[in-house]
Amino acid sequence: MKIGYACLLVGVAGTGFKTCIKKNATQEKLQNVIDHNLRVLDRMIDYNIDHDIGLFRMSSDLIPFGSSPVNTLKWEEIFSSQWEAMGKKIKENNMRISMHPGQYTVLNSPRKEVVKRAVADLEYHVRVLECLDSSQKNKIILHIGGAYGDKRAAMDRFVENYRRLSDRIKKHLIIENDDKIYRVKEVLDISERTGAPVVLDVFHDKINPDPDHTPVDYWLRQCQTTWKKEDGTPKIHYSEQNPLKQPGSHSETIGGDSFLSWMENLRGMDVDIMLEVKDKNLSAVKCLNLVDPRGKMKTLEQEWARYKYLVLEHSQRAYDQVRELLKKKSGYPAQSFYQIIDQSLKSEPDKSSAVNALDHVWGHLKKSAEEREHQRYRLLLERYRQGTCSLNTVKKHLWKLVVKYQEPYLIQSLYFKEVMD
DNA sequence: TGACGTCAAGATCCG
DNA sequence: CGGATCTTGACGTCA
Repeated sequence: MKIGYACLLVGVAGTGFKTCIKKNATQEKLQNVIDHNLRVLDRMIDYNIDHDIGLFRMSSDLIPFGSSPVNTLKWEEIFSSQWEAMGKKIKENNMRISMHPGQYTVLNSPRKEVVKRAVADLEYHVRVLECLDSSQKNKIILHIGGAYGDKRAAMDRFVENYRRLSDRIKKHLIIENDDKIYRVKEVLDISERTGAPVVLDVFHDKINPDPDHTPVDYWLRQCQTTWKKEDGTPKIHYSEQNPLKQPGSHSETIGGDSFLSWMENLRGMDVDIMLEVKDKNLSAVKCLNLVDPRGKMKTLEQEWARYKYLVLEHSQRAYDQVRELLKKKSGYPAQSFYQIIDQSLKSEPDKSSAVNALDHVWGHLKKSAEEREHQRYRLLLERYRQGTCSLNTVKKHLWKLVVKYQEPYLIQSLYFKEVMD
């Protein structure tokens, strides 16, 4: 079983993608952006290796206008050595990669031009996979598309257009149930007619269930049969509802308890799990740690080093509780560990605990800081106290000092995740 | 015509 | 002038 995340890293400095708008998309600009994005991709791969993350979805934004005539660069060739080096890392570390064109890539549209662009977009995605690792286990995930007032006809059109795709694309293409239109049952029907494996999105199935509310473990088994040996371990998508947003919106983080309790549905079945969640890699590491049968206290200590000031900002009590928990040198209390952290992060920080955390962080920096940096900190802190500047403004100032003085403990701290880019 | 979702670029405002 | 904040882009479907 592998657990992975989608597209970007949270809390790791300097890993943001670049893009450009169409009117500025000169070949030179595009080449610079791609060069930057490939460097970022390489850092993501390294992060995955460091954290034993074996499943990874790459952003479609990797190559700007990758499926548009705007971009005529031969980026496979121009960046061949970078592709090759990254591909080597991916294969050597048994990392499974994927891509997921968004809601605007519609293969079953009645409009010819839309279908044509969808095929071009699939072509782009397969080119990226082929640059890195063309194993059939690496997948491109696609939704079925619209219904257009006649779902049967729309499904037929999907099947028909699927059959016209190149073998290069078919080798990687898998299909997914969505939250509004196509339910698992219908996607399985299309799978039977096309041979495309089905990735079960368990959250979409909750939001957009079968009329007779068939239990999820039935669909798990049905979807599993659509995967051939060459396709690798069956994949599922797992996410949770954001309680503050519209039904269907993904949560900030994966709840440790809900995840573990959902995992009981698998009852030993081997699947790879892609998490769709705002905090990306952070939830992937969390879920991996929660299910690790050989988990070590040392891992939690490393996690704590990154979370501690963020937790302190929200709650001194939670901070003390985790410290207490980590004092015990035996056992592996991962579930309690994340319970305390996640609970504390749910509430908005109050001003006094936020100031307390700022002062703790400042403690790492004040020896290196110059006099005017001291002054600036005192000024911003006072403004924040009086409500005339935001917490993030103060944190941004501290983050600049962290980078300037390369403070090793703080540079990896999630305390700065909102202000580091 | 706006909502949906996604993220940064681009534009504009502010001190 | 630099930093903070608001708006736009790029895509297709559906109410």
